[in-house]
Order: sequence, then structure tokens, then C-alpha cells
Amino acid sequence: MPRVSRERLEARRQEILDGARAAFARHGYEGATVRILETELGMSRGAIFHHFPDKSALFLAVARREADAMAGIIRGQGLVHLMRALLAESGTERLRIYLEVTRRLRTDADFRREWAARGEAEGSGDADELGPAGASGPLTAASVARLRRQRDAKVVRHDVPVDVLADYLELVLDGLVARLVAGRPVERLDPVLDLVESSVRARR
Amino acid sequence: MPRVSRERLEARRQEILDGARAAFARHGYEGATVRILETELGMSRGAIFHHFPDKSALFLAVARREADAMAGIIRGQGLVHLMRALLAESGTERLRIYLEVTRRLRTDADFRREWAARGEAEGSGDADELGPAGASGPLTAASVARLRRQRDAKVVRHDVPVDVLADYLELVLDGLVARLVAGRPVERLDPVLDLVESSVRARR
Amino acid sequence: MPRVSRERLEARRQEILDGARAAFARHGYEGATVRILETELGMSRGAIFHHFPDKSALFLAVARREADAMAGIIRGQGLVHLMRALLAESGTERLRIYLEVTRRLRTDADFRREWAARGEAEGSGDADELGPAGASGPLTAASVARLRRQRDAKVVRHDVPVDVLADYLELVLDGLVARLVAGRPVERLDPVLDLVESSVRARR
Amino acid sequence: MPRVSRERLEARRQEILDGARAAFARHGYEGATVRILETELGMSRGAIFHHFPDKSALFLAVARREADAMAGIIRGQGLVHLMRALLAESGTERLRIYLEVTRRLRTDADFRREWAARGEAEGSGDADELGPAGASGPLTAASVARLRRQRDAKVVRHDVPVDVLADYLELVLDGLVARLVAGRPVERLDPVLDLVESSVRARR
DNA sequence: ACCTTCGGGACGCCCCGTTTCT
DNA sequence: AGAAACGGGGCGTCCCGAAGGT
Repeated sequence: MPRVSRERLEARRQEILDGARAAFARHGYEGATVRILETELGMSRGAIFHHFPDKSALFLAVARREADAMAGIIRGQGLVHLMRALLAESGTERLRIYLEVTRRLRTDADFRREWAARGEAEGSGDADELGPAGASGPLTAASVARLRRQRDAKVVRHDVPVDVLADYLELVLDGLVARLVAGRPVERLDPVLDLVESSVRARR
Repeated sequence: MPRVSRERLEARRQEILDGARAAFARHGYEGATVRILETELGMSRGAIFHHFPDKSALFLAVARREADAMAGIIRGQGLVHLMRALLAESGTERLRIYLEVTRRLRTDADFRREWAARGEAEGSGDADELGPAGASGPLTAASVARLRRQRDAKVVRHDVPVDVLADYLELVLDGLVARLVAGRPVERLDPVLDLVESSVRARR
Repeated sequence: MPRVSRERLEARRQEILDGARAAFARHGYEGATVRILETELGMSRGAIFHHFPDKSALFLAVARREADAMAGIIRGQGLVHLMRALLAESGTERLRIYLEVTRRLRTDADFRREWAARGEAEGSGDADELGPAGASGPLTAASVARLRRQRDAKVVRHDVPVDVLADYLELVLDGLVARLVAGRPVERLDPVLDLVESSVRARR
Repeated sequence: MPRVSRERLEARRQEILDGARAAFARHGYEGATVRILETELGMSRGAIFHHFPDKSALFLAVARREADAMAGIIRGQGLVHLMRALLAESGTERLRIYLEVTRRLRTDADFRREWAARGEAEGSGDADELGPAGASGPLTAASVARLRRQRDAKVVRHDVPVDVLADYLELVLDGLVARLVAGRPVERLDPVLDLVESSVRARR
């Protein structure tokens, strides 16, 4: 029986997640010390750890939220759209979190375990495989679902299995990530993404 | 005059660099604590830091050696060969170091400064701009030339500029590399590459 | 005038004291964190610290209540009765609080100061010198008297002064108490007590 | 293959144990913060944690050393002698550690587990039961062994089983501890201990 | 010269008692 | 009375320099 409204609680949680996302994106997981989180969030340890059990859980929540957001974009507008969004200014923060997730998956066994164990209340049991760069189980699922719908609507080509198409799009996404991470220019990629899009679309 | 032969010294240095490379690749920079380095190298702190002033310098040396090696391969055998080499089993370690370098460049200002200041004795001034899969300049040129020829032979589509096609292929290659780095399976990608190929080819 | 009846207030206070006593007895002062107190009391911080200014004061109140209760038993029914009460199941909690008090008196100067300064409203000035098993003064007197009578009846040995015998018996009693506090079995002690008895009795 | 002599190592260890014993005795386990240990030992964290993995292990080592020392005294001179030694000025520190052990055994489940698991290299498998106040498995064993020897030498009475005698002596020891802990006077106890001794001895 | 071990102290995380807001 | 926020301080880790041995 909470005395304080659920909204306030959730708002605070989101506020923390937003600030933490920025800090993790800028400094990396290890570099974003609790002291730095405090400073950049403008909150005390107590405030942070009241809402999250520890730093690792905070990062996990940030990461999951980003993954879910990416999955949502894919579901609604497709993977190619996601790629374009990541190319935009506002996308780089999301991308850096994504990258940080893949890195921790490679280097930290505990994190690997926790990431694999999604909240059991979520329901559907199809989240067992990690997607591109190991970070996007939900992405794969969302992508396949959308492609299937679009194929039925005759927007997407049907001479190639949808999971091949999904693999293809993810491969391009991974390339995008690698390129952005390395700080190489991405301005010229818009026509390339047009090409990618057209190669998935049904021919007239 | 040195009591111990130069070769022995250099051999020891290389031995340390090899072990450190493996540790940094597996655990990341922060995760590879000095204690872990000791264990995995089978040496004590003294042995290691007799040859390198500190952990940061050790990582820098590892990173520079990898970058130089990649630059050398490009110079001698071309970028495509480098790609094949990175795809091989032994290449993923090199890639992981490379990713770690890009990450620290993004997040650690001190490292950025040190990385920018190359040793003055090295000389060769063209190895400073490697992308995740190597410098893309020469690759692009070669790729464009080949595509142009194939377009004239009506093998490649002509409704899209060849440099866009080249960018596209490069992007897919980057994705492949990223996938390998993450340790994810690449076997299922054959049909995907068929799709890529077909989307570059002229229709009928 | 108080909105809530005094009785309700006092009842709540006692409820808190009871739960806190159990927690301090089980976990020790430091081990009984505020969070644990909340859990075991089934109340929130606010509920607890509405009635007591801080954790230290809460412990002090618990401790004083126990000390007063012990003093009251001695005054009314004598030390031997207190012993029996402490040996009973419900007595060990009281003993553990008592041990905790002695420990903090030894190790914590602030606590020592606060314990020395009794609440001025209490009045009764003779409860300040309890030993682990209660004040030994009255016990000793009673014990000596009884022993003297039994010595005259040639039941008790006369080669040792009666006050030494009394001290001896008290020491054994203290040991019994300590053993109970530690939660160790006391069943095997019957023959030991026979031995104790025989060592006080006159030979033949 | 130690480069530094074993003696130096062991000496340092003992130095730390001595200082830690004093600190734990004065402040209690929780009260003896690592900072206080540093100050009172005149060493840095590095020095302390180089020799002991953590504070708990340090305390454990102190406690075991005290328990072993007490067992040694019992083996050589008997439990009554130990009691007299504890009554002396220098004995109180040992006693306070003993007390702190019993307290942690009562309140800390992890400590209980670690205390129960003695070094397996010790050999003889008879350390499964805790002695007085839960802290002296070795004490019981040592006591019984000595009593058995003395009984065979006709110094100790043989009309009472030795384990009853051992229980008896331990009971008195516990009483002593309780009394000392509570800060009650112990000066008059010497003749009492004479009585205890005589009640264990064989009659002429 | 090469290597090992010891020791120092800054700092990381997060727990804890307390205070403030609702 | 309950929930949220605060910040001091607890323990332990980490990197590295000093001291010592071979």
C-alpha cells in the first residue's frame, strides 16, 4: 500500500535511468563510478540505491530499456528505420549502451548470466537467443514478426525466407554499429540504407 | 653493454605482450587486473613491470603492436586479405583489442592523449587511421574499380552508383566482423550473403 | 490533550521494545540493523523512530527495561528465584541482552556515558549493580547463612571458610548461566552438580 | 620457493595477530574498524590484507591462536591453572577475545560455519564439538587428555569419570568468564580455585 | 640485471542510521 | 506513519613503488 503515487516512483526511476544512460554512454561501465553517477544525476547514493539494488542492476535496467525501445522501433517501423535512427545525433547514446552491453557480455560472466535471465513475468518463452552482437534477443524476435506481417501484406519479398531477411538486416545493423563505434564517417550511408531497404522489398 | 642479449630481452617483452593481449581481450582493460595478468602470464608483478612502466603502458604497447601488424598486412597483402585473416580463429583476439582501444578512446581522456602521441622512433605515418576492419580508403578504391568493371560487363546493376554499392558491401563486411568479434555463429549466413550478392547484381 | 489514548501509545512502545529485544538478542547490537528491526517488527522506520529518537536510544530503553525487571524480581522474590527464571526458556533472551550491555559498556565509551546517566524520573537507586546472574550481595548473604547452619549440623565441611564455599557455589551458578546463554546442552551436568555438592559436603 | 625467509613472514603475521588481538579485545569485532586496526597496528591496509584475506579471517586467526594457547595451557598445567592465568592481568585480553568469539558464534551464522570448519591438515578428527560457551572444542579435548594422564598417575581421583571432571572444570571456567565479563570482583576467588582443585584431586 | 614480495594509500561499491517529505 | 533521500563511513581491491634476494 504505497503512500506515494506510483507515478512519482516510476518518474524517479526513469529519471535515474536517463541520467545513468548518459553516464554509462560517456564513461563506460567501469568508468561511470558511483561518485560520477551521483554528480551527473544530481542525487545521492541513497537516492540511487533506493531504487536499484546495485550498480550492476542499474546498468542492466538501462540496457534492457534500450533493447526494448529498439525492439519497439523494429516492430513499428522496421530495422532499416532503426538504423537510420541510430545514425541520427540522438541515436549515438543508445548505440554506446548497446556496445557496452556487448562488451560486458564478452568479458563478464556474471553479467552474461543475469542478462540471459530475463524477468520471468514477461511471459513468452522465445527470448533464449541473443541477437546481433549478443545483445538483441528481443530485436530478432521483433524483426521477424514485423517482416512476416509485411510479407503477408505483400510489402516484403516472399522468395526469401523471413529469417534470412532478418539475419541480413541484423548483419547490416552490426556493420553500422562497428562503423559508428570506430568513429568512422556515416554521413554517406543514407543511400546505402535505401539500397538495403529495396533489397528486402517486394518487386512491385 | 647489456649483460643479457638483446634477443632475450626482446623475446621476454614479446612473451609478455602476447599474454597481456590474451588477458585484455578476454577480460577487457579494467577486468584484466594486475593479479589476473600475473596469473595468466605465469609471472610476478616484478617480471612484468620490469619491462613496462605500468599497466596503461602495457596496454598501449599491446594495442600499438596490433595496429602496426594490421597496417603491415594491408600494406603487403591488401585489405581483403586482412579481412580473411581477421575472420580466422586467431584474428578475433586482435579484433577484441581493437574494440577495446576504440572504447577507451571514447571514454578515457588520458588514454586518448597517450594514444595520439606516437613514439617518435616509429616513423611510418600512415597507420594512424585504422577502422575496425582496417583502413577503408584503399579498400574502397579497389572495390569501386572492380564494381565498375563488372557494371560495364552488365553483371552489376547500373541503377545505383558504384560507390554506393561499394559502401554497401563494406558495411556488410563490417557487420560480419562485428559478429565474429562477439563470438556468435556465422554458419547460417550463407543464404544472407547470397541475398547480398543478388542485391548488387543486375536483374536478368 | 492527547488525541490518541496514552494506553495505546504505551502499548505501541512496549510492542516495539519486545520486538527489538528479540532482534538485539538474536543478532547483537550492530547485527540488528534498522532494516532487520523493521522486518522483524513488521513496522517501518517511521513507526519505530516515532517512539524513540534513534537506534541507540531504543537499545538503551530495552536494556533498562530488562535491568529494572531483574531488579524487581530480586526485590520481590529473591535472587534464587531470578536464577530459576533465567534458566527457563524465556530467560535466555533477557540474558543475551544483558551480555550485550556488558559488551557495549566495555567497548563503547558513548554508551558507557549514557548508561551511567539514568532517567531522573525512575527513582529506585539500587538497581545499578547487576551482575550477569544478578546482584550477588543478597545472594551471598543468604547463601552464607544457610551454609553456616549446615556446617554446624556437620552436613557441610568445616575445613574451608563458609564464604569461600558460598563464592564457590556462586561461581558454578554463573557458569551454568553462561552455558545456557550460549545455547549449549545442560542435560549432562547432573553428575557434575553431584560432584559440586559432594565437594561442599563434609566427608562421612 | 620463498625469497624472503619464512621467519620474517611468520614474525610479521604474529605482529599483526598481536595488534589485532588488542584491538578486537578493546573495541569488539565490529568496533575494531579496519581504520582502527591500521592505526593501532601502525600499518596500512596493504600490509594487513597482504597477510590475511579479510577482516573476518584475521579475527578467526586471532581466535584460533587464543584457543590453541588455552588448550596448550590446559594440556600442560590443567584447567585450574588456566583459570588462574585468566584471573591475572595479562589474561583479560585473552578472555575478551574468547567472549567475542562466543558472541559471534551466537549472532553470526557465517562465522559459526567458518569456526566449525577447522583446517583439514590438522588431522585428528575429534574437533567436532564446541566446548564451553561454544568456543573451545580443543579445550575439552586437551582437558580430558590431561585428566586421563593424571588419573593414571593417581593424582586425580578415579571414583568419578574423567569427562564428568572435565565438564565440571569447564563449568567453573564459564562462571569465571561470566564474572570477569560483567566486571565483578574476582580477587577473592583464589581460595575458591583451591577448593575446585582439591575436589578433583585424589584423596591421598 | 632480473625478479619477488611487501607495503602504501587512493578509491570503488554499497550499507547504514538518520532526516525530510508526503 | 510510511517512503524517499542523504551522505558518512565500512571493507576490500587495485595499482604501484620500495625493499630485498639471487
